[in-house]
Amino acid sequence: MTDRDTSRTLAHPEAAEIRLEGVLHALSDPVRLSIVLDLAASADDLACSHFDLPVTKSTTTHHFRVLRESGVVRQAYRGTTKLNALRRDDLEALFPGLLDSVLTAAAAEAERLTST
Amino acid sequence: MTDRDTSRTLAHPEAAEIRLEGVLHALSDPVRLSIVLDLAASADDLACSHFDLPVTKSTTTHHFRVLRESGVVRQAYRGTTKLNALRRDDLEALFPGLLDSVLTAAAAEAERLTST
DNA sequence: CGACTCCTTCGACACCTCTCGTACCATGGG
DNA sequence: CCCATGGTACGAGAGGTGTCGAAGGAGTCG
Repeated sequence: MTDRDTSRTLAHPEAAEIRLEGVLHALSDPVRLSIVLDLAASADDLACSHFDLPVTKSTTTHHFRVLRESGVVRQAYRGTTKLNALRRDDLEALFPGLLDSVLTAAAAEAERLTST
Repeated sequence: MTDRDTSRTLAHPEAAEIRLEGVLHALSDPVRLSIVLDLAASADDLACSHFDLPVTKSTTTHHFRVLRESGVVRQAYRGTTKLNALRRDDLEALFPGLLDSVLTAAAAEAERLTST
């Protein structure tokens, strides 16, 4: 195929199906929060393999699925790797300011906990 | 006793002990989110018995404890009833804008789900 | 083709969570 | 002093969650 949907596609919730509780729950896990932080910091898509997480690959797959199914990230296969991107626009439209305040809060807490 | 700490006091986390993940988790349950919404709307303390929740009393106790232990609300006994208040100042200091955006998001979602 | 990389699936396990009912304690009013 | 009211404690059960390891599919590169 000459197109960039290099094969299997993944199920994502429509913007209208994204639930606040689901998003908050997705963000309430340290591993997932660190993924989201990383994703937010690097402005563009990141492969799963980019992340250095303290869990095994199968657990990583699990966390990315939670993020995808709650509507926080969008995933697409690109060859052998899977690219991840925050759904900033959808989240901003549904819950204005929420993502930013969570990101800011997470950064502030990280700094607070590693002392100065 | 002439004082208002009419006896048993409840354990609350210090502001410095409040964790973002804990707050997000506390807010990710529909029952607790509705409690927080109600609390935010009425600007001042509310007795547990004020809330009309779709769960039994013991479950209500459980949810209030989660909210208190995560640092979202402050509780104090007042005679036979227990008063609840949002810890707006502490949360605002730790995670600026977070509570407001969650409240706004919850209100928007409620309106979105009950159609127009 | 074969090997390698990347990710998924599956079963399993420990743990936590939400829920309930029943029994209970603490306060305040007759 | 006793009871009504408001909340708690405890045990239990159904279901979800985070974690792993082993096995396996999908692409890519030689």
